[in-house]
Amino acid sequence: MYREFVDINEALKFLKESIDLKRVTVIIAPCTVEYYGRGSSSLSLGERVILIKQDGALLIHRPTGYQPVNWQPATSSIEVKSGRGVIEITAVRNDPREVLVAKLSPPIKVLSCKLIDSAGFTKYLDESEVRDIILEHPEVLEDGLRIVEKEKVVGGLSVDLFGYDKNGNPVLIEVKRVRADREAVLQLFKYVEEYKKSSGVKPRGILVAPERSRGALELLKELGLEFKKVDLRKLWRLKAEEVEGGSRSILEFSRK
Amino acid sequence: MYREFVDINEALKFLKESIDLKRVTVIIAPCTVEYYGRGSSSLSLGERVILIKQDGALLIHRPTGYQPVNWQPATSSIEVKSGRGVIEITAVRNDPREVLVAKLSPPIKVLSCKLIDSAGFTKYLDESEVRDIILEHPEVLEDGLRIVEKEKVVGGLSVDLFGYDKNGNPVLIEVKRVRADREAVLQLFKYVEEYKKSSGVKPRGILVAPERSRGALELLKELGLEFKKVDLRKLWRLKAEEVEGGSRSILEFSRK
DNA sequence: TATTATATCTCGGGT
DNA sequence: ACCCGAGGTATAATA
Repeated sequence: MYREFVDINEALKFLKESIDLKRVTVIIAPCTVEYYGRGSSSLSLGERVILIKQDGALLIHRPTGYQPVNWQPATSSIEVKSGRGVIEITAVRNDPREVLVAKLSPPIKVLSCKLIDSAGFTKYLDESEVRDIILEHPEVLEDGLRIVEKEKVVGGLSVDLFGYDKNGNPVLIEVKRVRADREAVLQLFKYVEEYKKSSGVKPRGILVAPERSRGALELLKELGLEFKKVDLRKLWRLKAEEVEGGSRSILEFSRK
Repeated sequence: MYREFVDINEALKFLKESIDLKRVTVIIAPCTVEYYGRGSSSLSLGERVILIKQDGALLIHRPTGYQPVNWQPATSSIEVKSGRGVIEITAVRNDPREVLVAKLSPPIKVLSCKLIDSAGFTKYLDESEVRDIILEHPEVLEDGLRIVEKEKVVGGLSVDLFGYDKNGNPVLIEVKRVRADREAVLQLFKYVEEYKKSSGVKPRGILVAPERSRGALELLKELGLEFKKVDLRKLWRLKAEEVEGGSRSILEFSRK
């Protein structure tokens, strides 16, 4: 249902109903926005897209860019009122306490729909999938490597993969599916330290990723850690062979 | 301008025009979405909001939640075509190479507007602001602390604040405006290590934040680092006194 | 261009 | 409720 308003009170009535009935509400109107909570911001008058979702999530988008300029997550409660020639939308969230106030002026365009969407969303190639492929194919890292546990808890933290090399040394493995940077190295270092502390034995630490930054390389050296480059496409092909026709999408991707 | 389409070709014509003229285009329609690039995903049929912005940013939102289920940043080029009873929107981005294909079926609702928004956006209380207040008021951390540099470069990294304590020991300070976790401690640790390496002297490392996680506390102890809790409101009040009426918004916030 | 660090990050999973 | 880690993170600053 689409409506366009110049009259504030008519707009108010329609917006209230749309939000109360938990419809997806898309508004295009000139507005100002104030926010305070974890941070604080002020946005002066301009035309924006305001998207209010069925669970109360609210996003305010300027005409460009990926990110909303202001927003409130789904936990917030939304109130609409009118006064002084504007519509005031107040979205409040507790824990953390955050308040967002948008003041809309005419012309106010509103598109309001109940959306039906229970479809499945499948994501391939996330980190856990890469990890599981390595778990099944430790030979891609090195010969004789035996992986005995995934998400092994070491000092309250969980290491992606844990096992022993051909000489029986414990090995901690941190897997990244994107270029590994200093942060990734530090994460591995933390696991190695925890393991050393709790077992008394210094393990090998291997960072596994398709690439690494220059800084990561230096830090690896400094901290006595190792790096093993993996080709994600090859890993996916290994997996695709396993499922053998079970997942055409993965096969398709691996050809790209 | 709002239109609703059952006929594919009419919808195609309108959408093409809207996107070519670089209007903000809001579409509500049943659709499927395929994506591959850094990752890969598949979303089956359901009703969604598709937002195409004036710079080519594209977001596909399901009826709930803050995040878009699929998207393409502003760097992408967008093509629209029709066939087999659907409208196909293809958004391609290079570097990294990523492809998103959305297939829309009727009824297709489209709201198309050129938005004018050159307004200023002001953000208060970001990390750099907190850092600068501490720079001006080192006494909030400890007596006799002398801060001599901000964003000091140590081994290619830049430390938030650098100075000397009353005994002349070098001090590296990492500032967080949210609860500090293990990541923050590791970041500070990295600076301390770099400083030690390049100067041969072990500096004190102080993590400054309004709160810290339990894990952060443990890691601080292990790595021989310190923590100093700060009250953000007090800091802002210090700043507000300085500017003395210059920024009412900050004062307002500090009362909240 | 590559790297680093921030974000009102959000979100999910675990304890 | 807290904590941790992933994300197709995006985005800005910096070298």
